[in-house]
Amino acid sequence: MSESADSSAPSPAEPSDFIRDLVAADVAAGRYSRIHTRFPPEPNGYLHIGHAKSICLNFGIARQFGGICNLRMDDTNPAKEDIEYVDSITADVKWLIEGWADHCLGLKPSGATPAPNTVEGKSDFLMPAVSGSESSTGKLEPLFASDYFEALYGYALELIRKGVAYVCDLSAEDTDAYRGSPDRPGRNSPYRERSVAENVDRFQRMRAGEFPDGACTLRAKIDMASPNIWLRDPLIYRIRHAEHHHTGAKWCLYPLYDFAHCLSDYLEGITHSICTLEFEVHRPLYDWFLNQLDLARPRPHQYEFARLNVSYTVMSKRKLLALVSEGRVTGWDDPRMPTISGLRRRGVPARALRNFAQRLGVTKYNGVTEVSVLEHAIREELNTSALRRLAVLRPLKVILTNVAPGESYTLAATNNPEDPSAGTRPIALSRELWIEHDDFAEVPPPKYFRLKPGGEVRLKYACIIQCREVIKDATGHVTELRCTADLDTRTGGPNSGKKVKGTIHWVSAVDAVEAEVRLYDRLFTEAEPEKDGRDFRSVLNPKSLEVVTAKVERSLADPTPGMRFQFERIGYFWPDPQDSRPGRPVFTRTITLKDTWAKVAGGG
RNA sequence: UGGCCGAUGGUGUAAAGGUAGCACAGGGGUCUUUGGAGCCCUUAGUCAUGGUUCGAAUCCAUGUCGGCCAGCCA
Repeated sequence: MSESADSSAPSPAEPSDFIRDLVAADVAAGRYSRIHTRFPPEPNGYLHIGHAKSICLNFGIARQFGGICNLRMDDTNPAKEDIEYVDSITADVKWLIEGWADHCLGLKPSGATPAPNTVEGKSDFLMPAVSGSESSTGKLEPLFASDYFEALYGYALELIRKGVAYVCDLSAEDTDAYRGSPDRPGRNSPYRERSVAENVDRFQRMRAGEFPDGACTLRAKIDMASPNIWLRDPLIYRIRHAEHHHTGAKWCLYPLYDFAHCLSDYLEGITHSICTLEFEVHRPLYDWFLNQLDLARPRPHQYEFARLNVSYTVMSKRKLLALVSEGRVTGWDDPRMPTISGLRRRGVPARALRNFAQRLGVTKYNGVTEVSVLEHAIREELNTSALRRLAVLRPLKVILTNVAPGESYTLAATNNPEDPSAGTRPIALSRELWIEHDDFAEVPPPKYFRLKPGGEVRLKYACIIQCREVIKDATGHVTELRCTADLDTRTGGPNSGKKVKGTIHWVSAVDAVEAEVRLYDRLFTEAEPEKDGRDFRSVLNPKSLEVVTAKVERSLADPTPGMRFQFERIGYFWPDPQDSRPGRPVFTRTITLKDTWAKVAGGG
């Protein structure tokens, strides 16, 4: 709710890393008129926290150097992509950068495609982006690699005419066989020396739909003996008679990543094309295509950094899809998922994610970041802004025997000790109340500061009570406590300074409202779910979700959507954006409070 | 056994030939009407071996370990 409202808070200093250093050097050398990055997901799944790192890097650089970061759908494979993903990706990116880098978001007018033009006597195509700050009245949409198919087709023809690309009729199996292996050179395709005229003709017929799927491909003529497999005459186009989510039935041949990506970058005027480490071996190919073509404008360059891994979760789209499709979570936005939509649904503020990403650093070392770093960033953000409220998750009834039925005392509860301007709210203390079952121990362990038979404890914002009697049911289960209240120890009372070891939270029974509370925990029981090749399904945390019916204070009966709360001594919560209803609140736990007692007690 | 890339406390990262620092985690303390937060203190590190140098985490060599690459996926 208040995510952009707090943009006045000091933003941390711009981080420094080897990529930013390279960009800064390019700026200092005057190599580009404007820095232009891009975030190019394939719309075949939801974005996850690993993408968040990339988004923060790419938009962070655009922001820092006064440039733009294009949001581009890298949609060259019609078989895997879907409009559902285009929409979710767009929403996730906008949410993550809102109030921080919206002015750097590069989009384009709906339906726009690259315009042919001439630069310094050379024919060229350019797909200019419209940033959030360059406001336009028209409707904007992300950029799509599929909007460049016509331009890409032209570049492919140029390669053919140069004699560095050819149509190959080898089957998929034979293409594999001819490629060789990492330690064994490949062999030239028998179609490698076709004439330019024949290649042009065949490529045009490929486009015209004369060949079935797989009948032939367009390949770059590079070096079948290269130690880098990606330089062994890589495929440029394959035939796919398939409907594309963005171009419909217009095309039956589709470009492959290596060819499409570098040229998409070029068409958009990208200066720094930042991707993850697994593309490092593709960089010579990225450069090869751009260098073969007679390009009019400065060409982009690719840089690689290590993708993010986080402990106690999995990150690949394939595995996340499996969790969803196998029903192990409720959907892509299940609060236990490491997806951006899952984290959002859990109540994690975008700013916490950005701060997390910033602390990660950018290197070429593939490691695993401990989830505690993320958790810390979330608590840090929520601690300053969340309103404190009293809620009892596992209620135990307490009767204050010296308070008469109907008698009531109004007390002032602090809304946020980190922010005095948040003020106080009145809460009522009366004869019957609820406390946390865990806050009473009939046989207390050593150093137990909470309520025990005969013991004293302070009720937060109220007074000290003493346990006089323990009532149990037939099975010996504690069902009720009879206590006396020392009203002189109330805030402002004559004995308010009296010290007791423990302070517990509580809710007055007459004022309590019932609420469903969803207690989410980490999805896996192992820090590295896939360690030693084991199936991540075998280490799913069976207790990753527990639902309880809590007693919450009346002010929580109809929570404002988007509002963050700290249930004192428990954790951070917010009304579930899907399921919470006025008068029937449903709270989702974003994260627990750090609890040093739980650690001492061995988790409890 | 081919190529490319990497290696700094438990984890993630700084140090661009000159005092190995920061964050998270861990430990201790202080404060506290949240066993929260804050504040203070603290444990713990340059993969190995040579070389260059007055001086090496940094440069060079060799080795070790790890990641990536043989999709008509991206």
